[in-house]
Amino acid sequence: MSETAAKEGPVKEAEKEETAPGHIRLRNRALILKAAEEIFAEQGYRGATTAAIAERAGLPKANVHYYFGTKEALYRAVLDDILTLWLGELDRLTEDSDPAEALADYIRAKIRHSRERPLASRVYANEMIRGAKHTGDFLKSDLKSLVAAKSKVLESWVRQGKIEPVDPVHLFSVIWAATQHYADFEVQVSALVGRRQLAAKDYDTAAETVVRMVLRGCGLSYRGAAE
Amino acid sequence: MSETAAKEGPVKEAEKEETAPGHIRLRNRALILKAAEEIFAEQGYRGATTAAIAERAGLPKANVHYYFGTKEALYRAVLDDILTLWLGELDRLTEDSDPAEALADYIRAKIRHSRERPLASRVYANEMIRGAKHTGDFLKSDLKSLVAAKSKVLESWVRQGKIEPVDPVHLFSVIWAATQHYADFEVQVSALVGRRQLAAKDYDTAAETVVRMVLRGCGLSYRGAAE
DNA sequence: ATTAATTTTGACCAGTTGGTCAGGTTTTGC
DNA sequence: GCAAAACCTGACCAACTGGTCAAAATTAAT
Repeated sequence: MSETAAKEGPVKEAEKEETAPGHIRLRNRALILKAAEEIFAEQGYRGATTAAIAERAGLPKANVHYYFGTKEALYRAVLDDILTLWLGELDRLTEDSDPAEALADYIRAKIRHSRERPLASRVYANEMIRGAKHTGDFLKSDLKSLVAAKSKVLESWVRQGKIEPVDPVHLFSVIWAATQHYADFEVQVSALVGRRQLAAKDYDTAAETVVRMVLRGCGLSYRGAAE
Repeated sequence: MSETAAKEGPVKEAEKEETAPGHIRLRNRALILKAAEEIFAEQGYRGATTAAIAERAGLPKANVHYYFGTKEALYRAVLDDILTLWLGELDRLTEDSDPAEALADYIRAKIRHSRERPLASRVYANEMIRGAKHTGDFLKSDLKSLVAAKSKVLESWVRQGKIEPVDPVHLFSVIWAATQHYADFEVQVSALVGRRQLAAKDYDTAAETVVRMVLRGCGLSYRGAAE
């Protein structure tokens, strides 16, 4: 009786996850992707070795090649993960949202992101610095059309008199640069604040500094000061 | 007669440069450093090979090792060059200068820098992303004390009522992030503006966008708008 | 239970890498 | 002009790299 009842109990889900066909593939791919993100972020594309990734994942090197074929394919998979994660962040920047609130929320989300997934940011930064050899198409299609769509939102805000005219591409550039800086240059910022690692309040101050500059840069007020 | 006269003529300087003892050392070191900056920027530390650097410099590989010993020593020499170049930029940020003018000048200088020496910026960015393994001491000593000194300037501006209170480290972070972005992420920005390379006016718009945000972020006016 | 499919892995390989070195050439100092 | 110092470089090497493979072990399907 208890056995048959257990079949429908809350254990079922976990059981399913661990015994469903293909669960090994899923688990190992995830292990390898996580290890690869770490090693690629720490060492760059060329500096990352498949042996190091395998060791970090706790698997033999041949296993890495079994799942991803080549180092380049694995790198692309890591980038794909990152880009998928990043593309959803701009959703709340819509025509009828309040500019100050929407921009501030976006900036704070990006800073939170730099804090929680700095490695992803570093892999992406490395890819850009080296000329976006693996993501050139993404930049020219997906990202460009997304920015074009969001530029329309900004232009509509300008038309409605909600914000001052501002070049959208450069506005996004400043926001991305300033927020991702806290992931990519974390070692520099923490040296300057005199800590080994950035603390929660550092990220908060960072977010508020960027929000303040961006909002005022768009002609919006921030904390009622000086306007 | 003409020979003796030539000794004192305007040719002398150039002659001196090309025949003075040690001129070969100087020329070849410069050739190698230039090539190394290019290759390190394009490929990262591990991706750069001494063979590629030698080929770019037009010298045999063994010659590179003759002048710099190891790849790491060469990398440090490249970083030293960059840091020396960068440290002088903050000179004009003094207590009695006009905040708006001084900050705007500094930002415009940094943008010009991103345009004229993007490779240096990329090598440095790469070094930070990978954890500043070769520049940790620089960050904790030279850079930190320079920022501390300039923080005092900002604080004095605040005391004089010239600017609003602002966290100096985060102010510099935003300025550096936003300006260096145009060197490090040039491939992304140019994809978004729809050009293969950034044009002069792109850098101008970038500079003005950053100046506008930073000045207003400090409670200063910019172009008389919205204040 | 048996077969088929998937997964695991040590051993191996060809190409590349940073670095060395001996013997040569050129430049410098006198 | 000549010895010493500086410079040059082809040939070489041990270590490492991404990738392969075949045989074994495990898991899935019937």
